Amino acid sequence: MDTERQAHLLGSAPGGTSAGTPTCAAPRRGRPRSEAAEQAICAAVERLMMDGAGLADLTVEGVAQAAGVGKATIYRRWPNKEAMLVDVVVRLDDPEPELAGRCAKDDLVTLLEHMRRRGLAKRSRWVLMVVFNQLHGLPALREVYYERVIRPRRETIRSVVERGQATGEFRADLDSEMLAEMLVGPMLVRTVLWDDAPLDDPGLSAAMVEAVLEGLGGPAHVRRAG
Amino acid sequence: MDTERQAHLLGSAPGGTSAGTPTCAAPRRGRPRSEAAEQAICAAVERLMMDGAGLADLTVEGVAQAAGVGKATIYRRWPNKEAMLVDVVVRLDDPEPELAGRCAKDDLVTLLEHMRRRGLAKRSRWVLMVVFNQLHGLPALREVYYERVIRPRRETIRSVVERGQATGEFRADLDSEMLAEMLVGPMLVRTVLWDDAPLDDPGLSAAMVEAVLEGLGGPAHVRRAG
Amino acid sequence: MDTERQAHLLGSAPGGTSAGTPTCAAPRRGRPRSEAAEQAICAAVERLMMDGAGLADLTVEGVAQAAGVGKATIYRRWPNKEAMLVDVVVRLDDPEPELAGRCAKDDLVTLLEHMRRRGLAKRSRWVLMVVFNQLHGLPALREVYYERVIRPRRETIRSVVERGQATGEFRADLDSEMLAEMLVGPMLVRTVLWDDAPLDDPGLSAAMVEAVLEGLGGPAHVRRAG
Amino acid sequence: MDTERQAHLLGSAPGGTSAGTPTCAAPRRGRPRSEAAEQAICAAVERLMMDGAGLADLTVEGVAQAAGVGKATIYRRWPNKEAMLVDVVVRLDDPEPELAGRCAKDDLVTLLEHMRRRGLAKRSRWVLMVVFNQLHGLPALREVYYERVIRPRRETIRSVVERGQATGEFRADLDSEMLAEMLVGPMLVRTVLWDDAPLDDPGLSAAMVEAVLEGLGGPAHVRRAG
DNA sequence: CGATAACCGAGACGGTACGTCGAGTCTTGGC
DNA sequence: GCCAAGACTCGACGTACCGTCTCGGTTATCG
Repeated sequence: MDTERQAHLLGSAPGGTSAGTPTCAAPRRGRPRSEAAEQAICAAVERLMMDGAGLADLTVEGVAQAAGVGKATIYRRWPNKEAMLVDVVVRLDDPEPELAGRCAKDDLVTLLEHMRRRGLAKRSRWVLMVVFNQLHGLPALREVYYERVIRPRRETIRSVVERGQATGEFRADLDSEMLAEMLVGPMLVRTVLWDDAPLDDPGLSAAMVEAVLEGLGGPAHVRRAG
Repeated sequence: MDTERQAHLLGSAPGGTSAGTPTCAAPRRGRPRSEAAEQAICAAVERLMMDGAGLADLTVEGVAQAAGVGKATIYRRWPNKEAMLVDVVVRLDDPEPELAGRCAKDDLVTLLEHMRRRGLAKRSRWVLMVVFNQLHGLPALREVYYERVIRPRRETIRSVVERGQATGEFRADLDSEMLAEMLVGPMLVRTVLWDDAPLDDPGLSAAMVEAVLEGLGGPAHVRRAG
Repeated sequence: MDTERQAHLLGSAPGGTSAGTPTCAAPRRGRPRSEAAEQAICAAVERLMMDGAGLADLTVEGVAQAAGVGKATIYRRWPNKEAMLVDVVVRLDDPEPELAGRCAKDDLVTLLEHMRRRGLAKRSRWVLMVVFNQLHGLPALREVYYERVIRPRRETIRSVVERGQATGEFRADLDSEMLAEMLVGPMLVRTVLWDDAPLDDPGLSAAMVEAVLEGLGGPAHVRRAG
Repeated sequence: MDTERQAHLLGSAPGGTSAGTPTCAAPRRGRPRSEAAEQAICAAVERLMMDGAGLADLTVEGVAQAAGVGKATIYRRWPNKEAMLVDVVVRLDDPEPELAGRCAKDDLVTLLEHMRRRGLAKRSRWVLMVVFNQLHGLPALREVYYERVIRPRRETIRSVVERGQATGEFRADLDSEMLAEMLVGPMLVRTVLWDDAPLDDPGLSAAMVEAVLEGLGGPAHVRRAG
């Protein structure tokens, strides 16, 4: 009766990403799942959340009603409310930007700037909120988000750093993990934790990159004045 | 019948912070509230959470049963489940450390080291988890935690910075807000978000302070080797 | 949590019928169950059924709503929909009549007449309908109804027969079981099975008693004409 | 697409009862309905019910699965679950016996004996159970069963009575309706209502006919001994 | 022989009700 | 007036069926 139900936990695209060879030879009998229903559910979740409803007000019954869909149609796709939320949230998240690649430092600024703008946009801000507010309660969300967002970002940063090292722009022993944390951490804190360290300043990203690379500094920095 | 109920939202000590004079002149007739019940509730919450239960599994009924207390006894103290959680969390949190004050940089390391050790201890790690995972859903928690933890820490950092500037240890234009964020942000990320950027390294705090002050650096840093 | 839940299956009166000694010495702590709620539920069931709704349309949710009661209040009293139905039905049933006792034959007529009138009254007709329509699906109903209705009636008939035998009105070897069946069976059939053998005839009961006692007869009955 | 669907409510044989000429001139293009599926459904219903399942446990989905048939195949034949049940029940019912016709009284005994044996056999007992337990809820069943079982039996009894009257075996004014009820009623009660008035006694039918014809009797019956 | 049409098993669809659980309130007897 | 116990209303949870609707595929008759 229940052929698959936790399919969406890792990698949401049905059919897989590997080319050519079909994942399942059995021709999947019966009426196929409605793509329309799936989109209606996602849209309903988004709409409900954008209408100011808190995360606790997000009801499976409410989503079903708002999407014009039966509850069973939701539970056929996800085993419970949390799994649905995880999957929808991940789908709603913005993709990472393409990096222009002029110089490594600019790429880091571009990346941070993307994060900053995500924090300003209502929808993606909500996505981040949900993610970081539910990580503890929903281990699955942590897993998925890490695989689909965090790890790619770290990879990106690492490649940028390597490029910068190759061109001599960065020191050869620059620790890309530490760099990633020191860039992403403060931006995340501003985005999801405190409203009073706002994201409005357009120069914020550049300032952060500058600070991380050059240091906020002790007196040794007087060399700058020289 | 129910004389007060949202007393605990700011400042949890009954009777207020001002010394001596009771807040209410009316002497509160009838049997006084049981201090034992209050502690039993806090202990029950702690015990339940330490036993691996997720935050979603924390129910008022469960707490009441675990504490050997009636549900009404809980609702007599807090207006709802969230308020109880906020209050208990704040009570369980560790106080900030006294700063030895040899040199400013060491004080920053001490402060970060305290955060790191909190992240390693099970109980305070859970407190941090709850706080940063529920900030969005519980505005009251944000308020209370900000007043009781975040603001004091920023103040502390600001005073350390000022001291460092006075002694010439730090540049005169060092932005203490930015410094706070760049120190606290990455440590928080390691603590509450991802398990794979661990806190085990005893030199972590010193390395972070060093990195923030001196920068992770571009090629200009070769001068260090000089 | 669930101290008692199948209490109503046999003997609906809480506290028992035995005199003096209390059934439970423990003083039953906590808020007692609302008698009003119980009656509201029964009334709601009756009202819903009288409004032409079929048995299949009788919903626990509907009953709860009609009674102004939470579903939990129903499920606190009965373990499921069927048990509730059984209990309510038995409560709604009319009690057996007092038998005047002039002569045994008249008592039998009185008894049958009571059945006939029950079949004509809307409410008790519905009770009978439910009972006889659900006996197969609800073994509990069979049990309860037998103990509370059928067996008492058989006892009554037996005592009437014995009285008639004592006065010489009946043969000494009259089989009271057989008599009960031959009186009750046809009346039940008219009541619950077929509409076209109606109960309107006021002389029906007397005719049935006469027929059962004297026989519908072969030619020997010409003595009647004499 | 759906040319006919309530065909089975009266007269289950497709094609109608009139001989030769097909009811519909249009020759029903396309693949004809599978006779095998139809039988599988009936068999599945019978099997499920014989396995001790209650009537409430009989679901369309369960029947479809047990029969190895799609749900649509069921709904193509009957408009809903109840219609299916009615039709299957009628098909499973045993036909009435041929009456030997020696003397009228023996015929009545034969008829009752057939009923008694049906009540003893598991399958036909279940059929009777369902019929008499669902008459209230399923008006269609009442209709069909009356036409196909009850009315013929009454006709049979009436003809037997008329024959008995013609031969002088019975009184001329014997009410055949009353007789039918007084014979059938008690036997039905024993069969479908109470287990404790069993059907095992092989002499039961004869005793019943005797009782109905001769009466259970008051003291006047002492004349029999004379 | 190919097109057409209705069939077939499988299973997803929108609904409705089930029985459970928890939130926050109310009501007992007893301290 | 507090306390433990537990009933109260309300509403969401996740499950099961109902009757309908596609899917891909099969099996008849018609043209």
